[in-house]
Amino acid sequence: MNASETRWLNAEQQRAWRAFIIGTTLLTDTLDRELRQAHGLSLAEYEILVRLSESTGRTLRMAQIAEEMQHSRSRVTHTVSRMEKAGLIERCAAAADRRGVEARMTEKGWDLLVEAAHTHVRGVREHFVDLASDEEFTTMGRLMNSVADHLLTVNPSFADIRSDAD
Amino acid sequence: MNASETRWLNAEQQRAWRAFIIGTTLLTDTLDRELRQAHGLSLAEYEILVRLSESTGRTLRMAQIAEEMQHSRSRVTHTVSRMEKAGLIERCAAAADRRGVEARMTEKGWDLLVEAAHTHVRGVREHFVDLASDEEFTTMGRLMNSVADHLLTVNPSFADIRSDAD
DNA sequence: CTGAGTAAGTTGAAAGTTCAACGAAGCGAG
DNA sequence: CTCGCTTCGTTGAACTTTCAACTTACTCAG
Repeated sequence: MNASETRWLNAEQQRAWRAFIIGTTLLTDTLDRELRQAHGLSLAEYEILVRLSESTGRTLRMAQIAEEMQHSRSRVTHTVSRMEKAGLIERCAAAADRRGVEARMTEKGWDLLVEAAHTHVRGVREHFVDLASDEEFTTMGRLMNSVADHLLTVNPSFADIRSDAD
Repeated sequence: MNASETRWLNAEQQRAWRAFIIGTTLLTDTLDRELRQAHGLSLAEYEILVRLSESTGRTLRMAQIAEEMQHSRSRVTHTVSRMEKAGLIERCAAAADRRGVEARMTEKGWDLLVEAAHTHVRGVREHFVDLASDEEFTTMGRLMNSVADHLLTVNPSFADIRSDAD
């Protein structure tokens, strides 16, 4: 709480930090809009489909979706409900745990993902990947990875699965 | 629309891209939460105060706020309304343009910003800046800057002020 | 076995954001 | 001047996210 100890950012760091905020805002808004316009799918919904598509049986527990996306469980409930209504996902009781619910991607969801993936990847390339050298992009990836790691470690409420817990 | 032309991301690029999304989500959520808990201020509100504090007369036109933050005008209207209700900002008619509205930071807003800045900067350092070398952080800043530049140039609807328009 | 504690998921209301429509004012060619 | 077009900012409804409360079921020490 001692105000005098705060280490302010220098001018260059400030510029970089603001570039990060604005760039991130612009990038996610753009990718979201492109996906909505072309396929009526939000970025969050798209990413849920991606995760389901990579899972055995194209099925995931609600809690796993929440954790992988770092969304609240409540948010996942609402989003999955909308996607279920749209026929992209089906809910069914989990085999092992009677409290559990599994979300399974439908054929319609799969077909939509197959189309939407083109739009998404092209956007990510055009608006992000192709603007950097491989090395720059890797550096950025490493940095954001350590940010994620740090925040999952530091914050008690995040992380459910920490492989490297002390 | 030709599906076969899509250049997919390789494994490393995919990892970097996902690290970016998760890291960004975690980072902004954390900074937002820290600010809310300590000062009852959202990250967006904080950034509006920062911009006002840097303007002559601690005043900005609504449209300028929207543009600098890349928020919709509607969003700025709503956010400023809430902040006005909280006594952090005052609205007054713009001098030059009778359509215009100027948002001015109140003394209370200033005082809150002075406190909140410590929390914010400490968070940005601890969760981001200090996790990277100066060089890495600069690289990230440059990359995100070119992303912002690209999107402002490419997208007709963004950019209002483009100094380097062709 | 049983009761305390915890985890999974849902719910509905509050808070925040987006969207489309609007009124008011400035701009500019004819 | 004046008609049409654009810009400024607001509005209210629709939509999304958050938040706190809640139900159900699993866990496990005693």
